[in-house]
Amino acid sequence: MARIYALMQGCASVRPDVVTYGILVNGLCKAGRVGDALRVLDGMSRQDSDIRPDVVTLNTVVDGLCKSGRVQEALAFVEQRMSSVHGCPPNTVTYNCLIDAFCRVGNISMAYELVEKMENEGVPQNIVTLNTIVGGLCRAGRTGAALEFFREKRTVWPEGKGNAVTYSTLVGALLHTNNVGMAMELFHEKMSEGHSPDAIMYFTMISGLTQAGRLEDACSMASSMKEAGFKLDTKAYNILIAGFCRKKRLHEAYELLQEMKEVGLRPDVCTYNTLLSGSCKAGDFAAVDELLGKMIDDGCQPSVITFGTLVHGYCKVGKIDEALRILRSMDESGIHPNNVIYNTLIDFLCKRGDVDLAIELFDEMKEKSVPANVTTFNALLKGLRDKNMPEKAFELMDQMREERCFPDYVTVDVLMEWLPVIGETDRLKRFMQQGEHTASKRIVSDRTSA
DNA sequence: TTAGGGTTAG
Repeated sequence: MARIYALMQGCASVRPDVVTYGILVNGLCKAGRVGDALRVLDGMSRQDSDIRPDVVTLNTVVDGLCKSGRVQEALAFVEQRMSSVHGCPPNTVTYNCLIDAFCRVGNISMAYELVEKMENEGVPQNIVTLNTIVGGLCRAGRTGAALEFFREKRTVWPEGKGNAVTYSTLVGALLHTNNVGMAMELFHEKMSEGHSPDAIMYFTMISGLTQAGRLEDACSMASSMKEAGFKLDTKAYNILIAGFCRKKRLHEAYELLQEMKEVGLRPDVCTYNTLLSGSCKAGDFAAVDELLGKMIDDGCQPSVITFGTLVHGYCKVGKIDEALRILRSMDESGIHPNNVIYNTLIDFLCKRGDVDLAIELFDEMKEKSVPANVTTFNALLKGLRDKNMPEKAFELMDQMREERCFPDYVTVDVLMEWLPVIGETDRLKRFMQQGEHTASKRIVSDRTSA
């Protein structure tokens, strides 16, 4: 970028103008180089500069500051520099950038304050202002407040009627909070006004309805989408396939696999992993083997999740030896097992009472630099409790402290019902009172006061 | 120059 700029400066017939600078500032901001963007702006603002930044250049910098997490600096820039230094008062876009940034850091009240400030200063709100607040409230889990805000502004603001963005944001949030009735109502409300849904709206509906367990509705939405001239993509099929697998409706899941192939879509590693997981959960290991064969024939490389799915599937039906065999086969495939896979094996081994082998795997994790996490320690501590092996447990508790692996409510549960019984209350207290373990101290005091 | 969405293992 700098090279192109230098080239232009050396060429008398190509003079950069404010748009050129705008592109440069935008490029720098989008590349995360807000500091450089601010320096370009300073250069433009010097006495000897013949090109002054306009409101678009300044908004670009405000948004750059906002998107790089420098929200307070952005606010200070708008309040202290835009009008007085650059002679450009903030406009609708300036405020929209700030409102979005405050929503994203969870400061909704500041976002509301800025909306009010726009009203007081006569800066008009537009559809983006509306959608930014609606989106911010939905992200904060305040879907009801988002709906209320929309209902209130749709008659008051000139651009408050809502567009495809408003509706898909609200519908998506409603479906995620399992408010299917209201989501459907909004969807049809928009339709009845003569607006046809766009692809994002359809995907939002398909995904949300599936998540809410409404597979029939999700499928009929997929049909409507196709009738409207849109195509389902691999992700959309994967969503539906996962939905049917969760409901243990494997037959329909496999039918969708067939359908996606017929329309010319190649199942990806995610499709296969989903179906493998579903078949494992259904205990159909013949289907698992067949699917693995198809996956390889298809040129689709198994991922660490594929192995994790198989390891879990075999553990779940008590075939831990087969699960261990899969772990060993990973070496040949060149895919490194991660802590999810080790945790699964350690957990099932402990549950089966095979703590020694679980500890061997735990040691292997260290050798292979696979980080243990609280789930690993919890599984081992449970196993050690069941075998009443406190000395090893104390060793692990020390390791947790050294590795700054904080206990969670499961750790607290296991240790609180074990250590006091064997007369180790002091050790439990010491473990919980480590400086870094503040969070667990809170859990303990909550529990003891209850 | 600012706003919306979706998939797989513990």
